[in-house]
Amino acid sequence: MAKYQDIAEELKQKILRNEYERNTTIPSEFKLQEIYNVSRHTIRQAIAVLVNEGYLRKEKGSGTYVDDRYKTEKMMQNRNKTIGVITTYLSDYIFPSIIRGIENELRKYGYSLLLASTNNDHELEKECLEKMIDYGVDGLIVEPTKSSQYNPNLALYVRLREQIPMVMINAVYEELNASYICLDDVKVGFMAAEHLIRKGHQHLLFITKIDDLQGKYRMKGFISACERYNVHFLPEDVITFTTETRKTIIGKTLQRLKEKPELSGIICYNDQIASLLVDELTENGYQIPEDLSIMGTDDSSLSQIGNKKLTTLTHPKEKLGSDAADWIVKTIEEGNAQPNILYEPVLVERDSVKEK
Amino acid sequence: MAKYQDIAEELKQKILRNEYERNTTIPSEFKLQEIYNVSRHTIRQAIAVLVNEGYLRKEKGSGTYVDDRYKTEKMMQNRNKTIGVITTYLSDYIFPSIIRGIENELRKYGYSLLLASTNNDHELEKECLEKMIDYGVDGLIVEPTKSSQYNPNLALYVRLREQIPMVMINAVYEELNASYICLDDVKVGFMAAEHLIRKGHQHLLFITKIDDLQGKYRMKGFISACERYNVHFLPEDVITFTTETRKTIIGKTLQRLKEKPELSGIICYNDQIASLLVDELTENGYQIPEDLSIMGTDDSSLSQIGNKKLTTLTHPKEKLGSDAADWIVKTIEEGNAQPNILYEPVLVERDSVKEK
DNA sequence: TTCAATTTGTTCGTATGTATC
DNA sequence: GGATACATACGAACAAATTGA
Repeated sequence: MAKYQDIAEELKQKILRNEYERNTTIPSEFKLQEIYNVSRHTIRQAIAVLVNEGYLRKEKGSGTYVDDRYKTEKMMQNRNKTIGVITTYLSDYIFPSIIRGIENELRKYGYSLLLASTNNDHELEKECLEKMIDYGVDGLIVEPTKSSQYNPNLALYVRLREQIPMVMINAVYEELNASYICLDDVKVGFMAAEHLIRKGHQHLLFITKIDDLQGKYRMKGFISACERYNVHFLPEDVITFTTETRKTIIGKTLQRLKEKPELSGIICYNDQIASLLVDELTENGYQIPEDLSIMGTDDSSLSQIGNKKLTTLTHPKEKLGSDAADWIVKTIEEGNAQPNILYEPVLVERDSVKEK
Repeated sequence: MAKYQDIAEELKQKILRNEYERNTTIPSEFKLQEIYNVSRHTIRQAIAVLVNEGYLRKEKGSGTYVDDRYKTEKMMQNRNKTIGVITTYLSDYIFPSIIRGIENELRKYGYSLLLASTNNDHELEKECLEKMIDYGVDGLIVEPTKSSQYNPNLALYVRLREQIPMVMINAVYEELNASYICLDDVKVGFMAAEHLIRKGHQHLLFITKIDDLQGKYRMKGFISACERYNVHFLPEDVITFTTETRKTIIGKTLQRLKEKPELSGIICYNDQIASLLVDELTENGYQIPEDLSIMGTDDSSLSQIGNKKLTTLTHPKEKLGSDAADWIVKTIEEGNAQPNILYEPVLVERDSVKEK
């Protein structure tokens, strides 16, 4: 260790032990030179180190003062421990639960949560990602925006992933080969169809969202269940929608029900659609579940609130959030990626499905 | 300007103009000494400045290299434009809407949102506040935790307010004299009671939360309406609860209704309680609104979902969030505090109240 | 107001040690 | 091993700012 470093260390200790008070001068260069019995230059080097680290401040003609800039500089460095969370929506449906799960878990680890939402729009997604990069978050939890469509921000994602750990929730861009924590949506579709089929329903209507992968996978599961149980359906028996065309569902469904009266079971993309549909169908004279059996998915609070409690499939929600937080913190602190998680849905039988 | 500073400045310009490429050496100290015709010591001082600022990196025995650490250091300084948001809850009731309002508005201004929740617990509130201080957020939006009780964190709040702008939403600690953006809760209580009284109800039950100020103010409004319209009530006609004793409400209410059958109107602390109560009362054989008129408040989604659509009073929710975001950004950027906001509730008549 | 003492700022010179290529 | 380049250390002098008598 060099002399000037020894002296710097000793001075630093004295400052930290409050032997020199804040905003008071330390001995002059000349005195220190005598105290430590070295050249003035060596003293100046030692002082330069501490000025640099924010422990001292020099004033020409006056003296060298004890400073506490180092405290704020420490904080600057310590301002890590922040996880960025990007979701499509914030306040709707199951998202608040997921975010709560993340927040609760991050708090346990002493991490903070930087939040942004994309409103399911690629432009906003880009802004969010750039903000997160600028910010220097230590990890990212992302719910993909319009996951089934081509994503113009893939290059950004790749760049981000090289720099910090990232995990996707609810879905994962197929091109990206990223880590994920998701519900097994194929199984969701399969089990929903299977349940209705086992209850004797042979003519099913499937309503699904096609701008995200959840919808695509649930449809895949639906189709595979139909094949397995030899249930036939027409292309018209699958009603699709996107974020932008959500409002057209009710009309399409009512029309299809008129065209094909033997339809007795409807599988909805989620409880939100199911809940809406139950209300609208009831107003249009259908009895649920006597005339039509309806399945939601996600076991959201909506499924227990309405006039008819919905038969549905579970979504881990808060658990998914806390697992995602867990994943990201462990990956950061242990340095290697944790395993992916795929949750199995569980059937929740309530009042919207009836044996035929 | 000192020689070494001139030299440092000139070198810096050359680096910024890419005359020295990244990760290549600049001329050695000896050569620079000849170029600028100064002593080696002066050269060393100039170089020390740039090393410190992140433009250069020295490698013993090899040379002095052009570095770009300064870029990341610039970002560090630029890491402002973040607003901390502390609420009691994240995922429940009207909070998601408020947070969405904040997030949407902050995004427009290019600010980020750092989120934390207290679960209505003072210990966690303290942790949140300290995290925010450490973090160096530029402003704070706080929903008070247990606002009607003594708050052990007041000193922290005072310290914070001295450093950065802060605005409270939904309620404000009475001791703190802070800026606020709130619903006029006295008026909420008053209007709820007034509406039932005008509908002919003379015997009212009031259910309110007493660990936050919203509940206290709403009760104040209730009392003042009763006095104004000469409606009498007994102490037992006010049922109070706290975060911890929420579950006891139903039992207490059912008992009180038995004790005093002439009770015909119930005012609930909010839609959450009202919605729960409607369900429980229905199960216990009461007809809503034939036997009992029930008022919620906040006009939450719950008021439109259940079996009975609730008559309720508006809460600005998302508007409150965006106004809070607006307040904090303007206060930061214009330097002086914006005016407080107090929203007037508006009556929303639905199906849970009937003329007597 | 002035002036002298004190303190840091800047520059020059020199020598030796140590890591890299 | 030798040349090169940075690291550490000591000595000396003058400049510029501050402070207090």
